[in-house]
Amino acid sequence: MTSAETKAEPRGRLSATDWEQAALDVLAHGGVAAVAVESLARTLGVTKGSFYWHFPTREALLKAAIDRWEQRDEDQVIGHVERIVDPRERLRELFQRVSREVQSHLVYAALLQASDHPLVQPVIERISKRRLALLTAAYAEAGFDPRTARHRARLAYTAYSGFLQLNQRHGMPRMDQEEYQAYIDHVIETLVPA
Amino acid sequence: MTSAETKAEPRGRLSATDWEQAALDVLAHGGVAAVAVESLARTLGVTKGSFYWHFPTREALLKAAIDRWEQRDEDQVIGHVERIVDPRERLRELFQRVSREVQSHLVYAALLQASDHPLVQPVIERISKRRLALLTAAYAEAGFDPRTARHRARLAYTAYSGFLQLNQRHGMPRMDQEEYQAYIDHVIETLVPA
DNA sequence: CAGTCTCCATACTTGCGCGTATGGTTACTG
DNA sequence: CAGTAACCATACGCGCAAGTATGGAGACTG
Repeated sequence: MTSAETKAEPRGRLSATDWEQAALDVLAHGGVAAVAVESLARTLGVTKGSFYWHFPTREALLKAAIDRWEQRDEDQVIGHVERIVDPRERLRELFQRVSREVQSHLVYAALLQASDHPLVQPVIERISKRRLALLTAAYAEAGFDPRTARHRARLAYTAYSGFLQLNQRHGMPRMDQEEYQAYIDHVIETLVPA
Repeated sequence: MTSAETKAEPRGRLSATDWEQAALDVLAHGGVAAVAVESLARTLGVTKGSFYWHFPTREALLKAAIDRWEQRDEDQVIGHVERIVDPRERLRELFQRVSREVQSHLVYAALLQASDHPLVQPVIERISKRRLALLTAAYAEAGFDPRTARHRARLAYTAYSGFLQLNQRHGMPRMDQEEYQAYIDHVIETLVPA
């Protein structure tokens, strides 16, 4: 009885989507390893027998869940941020969204931590390329020459993912809301000079 | 026969230190999960029977190996960098060392990825605190007010660990040596203004 | 209301990696 | 050169989570 033997909410019937949703939840808080079928079944109030009707294997669920997340991310984060023209605002928005929209970033952090898994490796690569391109374009628009834009984008992105890694899960003296905002402001000020 | 069933170099006898050394090697390249006793035994040219003479459990080996690494890190990286007074030079040295001294940083990256493991969690916390303090002190010496120094240090450190995470293992369009140097220079220029 | 399709439970089997038990071999000491 | 201690091999037990086999209960269709 370590932690999450809790819920067991018995909705009537389940669909594949329900499993994917539940998988994303535990993925966000427990990492890839925590996505286990028997455990998931318990939190959904059913048993393995149910799972293997909807999915052929655990990997299939993982892939489906991650694909769903990537799709939502493409729409919400990218689609929304991409419309902001000012790179300063764009970067601010990206970092601000780490505090709200926690779920999505938690999943990303979990995936980062399991980047050696053959299933998530290509996902991380795609996401990284995409976001890096987004940042690079932003800096280029802001007047940076291509080379500098690439470097600055990489710096911003590594700072972003390093931040996720060092905060969301463990250690690092916790920041309160005010300190967090001050930090974000500092990052913007440092990485997006006038 | 996935990958590393190779070596099997039969030195005469083995000591606990040999096992710790080998553990660090596979830890650096395969992560914490790759530190498996039977696998390690094969690469050392022996069997499990040998291992359990030197160590009571796998966790014990892991702890010993990580302790050894942390000790070496304390001496080499910190001890050496700490003597550099100019923070600009100190930061440059820290980032430069990511290319040389690969082993140590690879281990750190592997530990970062397994930061949920009860054995490495306190290690990461210690290391993070220590390095963050190092950077904070450097920025403070350089004339930053305490609050800004903390923020800048955090930014530099997250950029550092994010860089490790996104490069050393997987994805991210590989940088050649020249590009890498240019990037480092850009980071220094950006994070350590005159 | 008989048949079937969907969803789920129960009881297995299987693979993998840790740990144990026990005996063998080399090295070292008196 | 016995005898003991350090080091290692072989063979087993065991737990855990994935995957399988099979049958049962509710819903929907003719």
